Amino acid sequence: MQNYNNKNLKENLNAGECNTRYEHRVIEKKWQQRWLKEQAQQKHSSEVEQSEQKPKRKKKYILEMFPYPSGNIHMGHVRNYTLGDVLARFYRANNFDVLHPMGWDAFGLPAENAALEHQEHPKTWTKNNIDAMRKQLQSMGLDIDWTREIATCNPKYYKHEQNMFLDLLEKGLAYRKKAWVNWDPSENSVLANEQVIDGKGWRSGAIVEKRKLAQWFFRITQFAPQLLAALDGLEKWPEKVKTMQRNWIGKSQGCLIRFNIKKQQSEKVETLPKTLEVFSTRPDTIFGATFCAMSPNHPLCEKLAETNEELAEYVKQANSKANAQNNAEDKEKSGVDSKIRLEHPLDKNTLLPLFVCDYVLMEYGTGAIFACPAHDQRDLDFARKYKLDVKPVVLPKGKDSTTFAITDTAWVGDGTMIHSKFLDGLTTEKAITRAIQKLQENGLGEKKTTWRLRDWGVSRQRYWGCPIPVIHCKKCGVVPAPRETLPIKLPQDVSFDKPGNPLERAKEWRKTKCPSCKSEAERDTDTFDTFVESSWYFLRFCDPRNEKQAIAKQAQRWLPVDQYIGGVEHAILHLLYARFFTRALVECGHLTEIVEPFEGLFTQGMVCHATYQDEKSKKFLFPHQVKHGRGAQKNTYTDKITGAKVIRGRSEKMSKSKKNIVDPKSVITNYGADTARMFMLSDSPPERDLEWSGDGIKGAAKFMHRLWRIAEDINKEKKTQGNKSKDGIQENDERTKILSPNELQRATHQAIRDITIDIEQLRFNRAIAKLRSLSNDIEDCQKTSIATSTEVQKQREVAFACLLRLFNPFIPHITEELWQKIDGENTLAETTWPSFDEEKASEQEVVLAVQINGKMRAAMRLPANCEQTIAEKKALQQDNVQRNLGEASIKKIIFVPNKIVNIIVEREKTSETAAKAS
RNA sequence: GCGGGCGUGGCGAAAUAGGCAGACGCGCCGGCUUUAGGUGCCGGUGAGGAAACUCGUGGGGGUUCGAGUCCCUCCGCCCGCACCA
Repeated sequence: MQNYNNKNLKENLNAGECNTRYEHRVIEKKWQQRWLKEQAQQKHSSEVEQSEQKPKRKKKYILEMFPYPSGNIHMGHVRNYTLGDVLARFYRANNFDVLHPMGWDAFGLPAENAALEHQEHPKTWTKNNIDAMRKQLQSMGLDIDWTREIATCNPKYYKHEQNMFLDLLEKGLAYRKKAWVNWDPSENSVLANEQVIDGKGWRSGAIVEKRKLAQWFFRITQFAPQLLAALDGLEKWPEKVKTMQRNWIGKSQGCLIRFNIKKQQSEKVETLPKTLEVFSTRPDTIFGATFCAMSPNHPLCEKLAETNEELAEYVKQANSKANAQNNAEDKEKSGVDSKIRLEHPLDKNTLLPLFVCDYVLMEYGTGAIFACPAHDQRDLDFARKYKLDVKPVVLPKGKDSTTFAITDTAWVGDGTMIHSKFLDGLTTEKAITRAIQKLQENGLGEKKTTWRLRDWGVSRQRYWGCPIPVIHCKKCGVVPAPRETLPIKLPQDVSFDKPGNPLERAKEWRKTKCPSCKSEAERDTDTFDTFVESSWYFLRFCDPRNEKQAIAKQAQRWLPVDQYIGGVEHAILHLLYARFFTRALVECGHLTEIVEPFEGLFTQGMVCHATYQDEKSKKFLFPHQVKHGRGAQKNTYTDKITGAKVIRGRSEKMSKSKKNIVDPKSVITNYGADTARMFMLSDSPPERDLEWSGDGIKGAAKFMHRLWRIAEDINKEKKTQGNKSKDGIQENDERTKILSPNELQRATHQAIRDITIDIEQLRFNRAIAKLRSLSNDIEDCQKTSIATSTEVQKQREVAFACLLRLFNPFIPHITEELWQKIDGENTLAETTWPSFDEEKASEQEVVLAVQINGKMRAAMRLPANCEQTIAEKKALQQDNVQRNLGEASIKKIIFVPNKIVNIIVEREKTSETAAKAS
């Protein structure tokens, strides 16, 4: 579709006076090949050698989240990697040592699914995809150090991961336990808490079941306090992401209370524990407790269920229901009496019934609570349903204790304590302290902080992942694989014809000897969650070929990552895991002192596009299948082939399922990488969503041609300069705006100043706007009565050279080509970023606004930094000011240098007085 | 419900530190070039008004000589979390 347009452009250029035309295909290929060749020639030496050879310069580690090798890049990738590339090229031009690598998050389920579908081995599938995607990324002209490329499925990579795991094991940071886990019936695997969204698997969308399995866990909870506290120090992280992590870690302070279990009924309670622990953030409301509740998965409940059929039945029901409904608020609370009675810790005469309730979560606190219906909405809902007592103990301000009652809304706010014995009269805050104190005195409780964060379950029952390096021995139990046997490689010869884990069927591979007793033993058939690989890949880039260790000490000079760029969707998963893993690696001695892996984080917006649906069938159509009406038919859309009516839906994130995708390959082929990059960076601020548009890409393409034309003009001027005819300089066409060489020089220096700051702050849209502005200025700079054509030509040349240098990080191919065309020395990549001259950038003349009582009445030209008296005098001379002042008396004049003169008058000539006058 | 963000022309957006709102672009309109134009170039483009001028940054109020920007309040949209005791 876009070919049509391109052909026209070329024809036109051919027909015009231009000697050459802009052919992105030729140019981009030329430069990309050259860059790769140069890179290959600089043989990659180890970090140890490098650090000895190279003089120490400032470093920048620029990293974009590495892609999953699906086989094709999408627009999100294009945006992500373009953003990083601008920074990498910018800092290189500013004489930083820049690390800008790329790798592949190569393990994961899609490879296995593909294997199932196409009988292709995951390894082959992944490798082919990587090759295809590498080519696509290279066609974008990214300044990436391909000599450092890594793929996480490479045994040379995961060998270190297995080694790290053994360290974690030794340090007690990895452990195995039987636990309730999230089971995705579609993926036939366990999911981490973080991978369950609204009760469904994050990828499969299948409703997740609860199962109890033996699993490997990473003790991320050990670092909860540090992970939380250190967020405050991450100044270059978006507030949003920090908030999400804070919520996820979920610190809450309260107290632990032990309730004595009473042998109430005739149940066999001898084997039961003596006490039940509950957690509460509101111990002040302890006298409002009318019952207690525990989770169906609570150990005590499980114990009781062994002999209590009603309970057993309820537990079964609750677990199957647990994730069936995803909207928590709509869930009807239910429960069943456990028949256990608990003694109130501060009132021996009160016995509280213990219920098993589905609204109490085993994952949080102790899995049991005391319920205070008057002051907790959930408890109240439950109490009303089962006709339990509601006893208010907190009196809101301004209410009367004799009349205050709870109906269907619990009072969860502060107040004064009532009906609470020794707490009576205290404020909520003081009552909390006092209650904890009293419980502590009685040995029935203590202050306690709980965390929402759970340990990270890393076992996955899948083939295409990193094998967990442990051996199961019937005699010795779980034994770590000896380090010298690493890597434990995945077996090649496995079958994918059945669902389930192929490793379990790989009998030969499983068979091994116990390292400890040498008897027959079996390998663990689980593999790691792929988030384990992505938790340290950024470290490996620093020293990607080191076989002895994951990262040498010298290589750590690159750390931390200075600017990390990716989507917000990883705000908690990957970014939290990586923060944990880095700390764990410091603990295990792999890292010396780096605690925070990502100094700066930037979360880019999504790439969006309108959706198109066939009016009748409601089937989605790709944008390239849709014909847009023109003129009067402007807002009508039809199917290009069938002519059927199409409805245009709202703009949404590009996704395969809605078909609102534009393939980067076709854009790069038809318009070129520079045009695609230009469009990506132009209009929307990088953190905001970007609306893809065909017109937008055409606009960017148009600009490429314009740049080309300016270069041609400048070259022509240069050549004709000798014969003194003014042919080289275009005659004044009907341009309204004409710049003098002096003004162009000023604009150039201002551009250097402003654009440098914009790039540092990732305000690329602003930078591009200013670059376009400078291009306009170069075109508007013309011979005038006060400037000779030589002066104009010289200044245009200087300005254009500067424009190319400033533009290079954004559109690297065309700028290099034009640089060569105008005889620039070296290549742009080897040319240092320009510096600006404050003197030359500063305005000599400024326009001041003149206001009367804050209303703009005139504008006047004055020399920069002129004095107040001069400005005031001139302001008062302005015709329009005179007219508006009339006979009004001036009260005072406010003067802001180079900005404004505001004349404050008693009363401006009002319409009233004006009316009177007439 | 809790937490975070956003609201500026027809559209994407600019606007140091409170000082000429709308830079830069898309679209649209006009002109020139063109056999032709979904090409290129030149010009115009917030609204109202003949003009002077008035009105305009989600609504209302406030601080100030002066508010898109600061404060209060309300409304709307987007995102995240959500039975967290």
